[in-house]
Amino acid sequence: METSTTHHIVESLTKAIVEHRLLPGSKLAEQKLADHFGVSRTLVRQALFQLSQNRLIKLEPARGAFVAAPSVEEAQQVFAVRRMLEAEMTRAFVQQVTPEQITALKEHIQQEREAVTQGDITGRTELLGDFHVRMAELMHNDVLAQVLGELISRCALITLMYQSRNEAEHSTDEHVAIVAAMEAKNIDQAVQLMHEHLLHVEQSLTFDRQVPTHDISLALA
Amino acid sequence: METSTTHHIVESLTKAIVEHRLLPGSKLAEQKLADHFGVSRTLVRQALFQLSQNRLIKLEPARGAFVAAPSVEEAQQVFAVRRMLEAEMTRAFVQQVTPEQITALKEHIQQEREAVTQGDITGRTELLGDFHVRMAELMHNDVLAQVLGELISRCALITLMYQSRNEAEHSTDEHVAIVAAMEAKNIDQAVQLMHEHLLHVEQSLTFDRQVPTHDISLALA
DNA sequence: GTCGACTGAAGTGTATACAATTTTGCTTTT
DNA sequence: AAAAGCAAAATTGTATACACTTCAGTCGAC
Repeated sequence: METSTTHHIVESLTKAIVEHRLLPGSKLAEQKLADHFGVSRTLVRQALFQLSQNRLIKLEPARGAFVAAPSVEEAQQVFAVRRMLEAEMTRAFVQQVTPEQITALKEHIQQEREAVTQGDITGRTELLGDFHVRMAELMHNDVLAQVLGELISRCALITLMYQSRNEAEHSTDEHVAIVAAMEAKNIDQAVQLMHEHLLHVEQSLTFDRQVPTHDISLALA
Repeated sequence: METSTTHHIVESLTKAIVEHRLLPGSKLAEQKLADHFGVSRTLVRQALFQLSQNRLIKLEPARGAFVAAPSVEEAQQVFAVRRMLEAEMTRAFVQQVTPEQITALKEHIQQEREAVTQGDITGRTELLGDFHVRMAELMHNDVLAQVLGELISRCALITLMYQSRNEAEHSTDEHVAIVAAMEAKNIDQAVQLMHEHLLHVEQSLTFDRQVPTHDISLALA
């Protein structure tokens, strides 16, 4: 089971949603998508179902699929979970940290800086999130990496919506500080910094805008 | 979108897998399932896809669906994540605990005891897991409850496979101790007890059996 | 006797057809 | 003129049909 065509549709729609070419509330009509991708509704429906599991779209019975409009409240809950999880992850990470892992994280941060300075908004949001997933991967805990990845992508929409360039730069700086504390094996400081980091990110997205528009063909062109 | 028929198939198959009427490795042929439930392959495929997202089955391209055989290693990773998450959850819970919440948890434990004494293996496994989800719900953090629920159901298969009645009783006792510590607002003790509790549960499932059989019609009858 | 290629059966992957529901715009009524 | 009702169009939900891949068993070569 499971084709790569469906995967392609999922990727394409995900990108469009995350990059705000498809705005929250937009309707995703099956036939239109099928025409656009040159496939039957069958594959589109599979993709839509998958996207609904990722919380990127919402399926309403007999009414269709709509781009999700995650509430700020939900994002706050996600961040509450992340603080719980990542504080302890950081603790465990420091306890088993190797020089190679530190090097890997520093290289990652370098990538973040490049994306931020180049104004690559989508890229920087992805990389800023990946920093945290990277830690999990370096600990060789795939489940942790996956759970974290889901949490992060779950509010990627909101993060993208509300994160300014200044805030992105600030995040990278905080990543640097966290890695420094980890390198020094200062467990409590590293945990504390991670905790504050996540608080800062959350605090930067507490206001509410909303812009509805709907043009699938244009958005996916 | 989203029908209730599909949901019924998912529930039915989940129950069969979790109760070991369908053993790990068993093939789930689409047409056989479709015949059994009296629907077309379309709905069966939707259900199978959903089950694969829940990690209860594994989809192999062009080969079909098979009941998942989660490795002990994966279960250990899940428990590592749970320890991280639930230690902090317990801390946050105690800090905002109300008498009503304590009462609710005590009532839940009562249910656990009944299931254990009645030898209701499936029921007790579900209830023992729900205790932890219940805490998240009482904190009014739906995201936390859902993430935790996924983690628990993810290794429900393994837990069921390896948990003896003695261990189930022990778990309930530990739940009692945790609630007592929370009621006394002894944060550190509650966190410590939760941490040890999860370690104990994990330690009780470190061996490996495997029994392959395959009879869908019988298993679902 | 074992290994390998071939052939038919079985099963999955995708598209299409049909049924059921919702949406839309017009007509009718007050 | 606004609201309610109705019918046609559009859209989703489900079933079926067909193409393609995998699997099983047989036959033949070595």
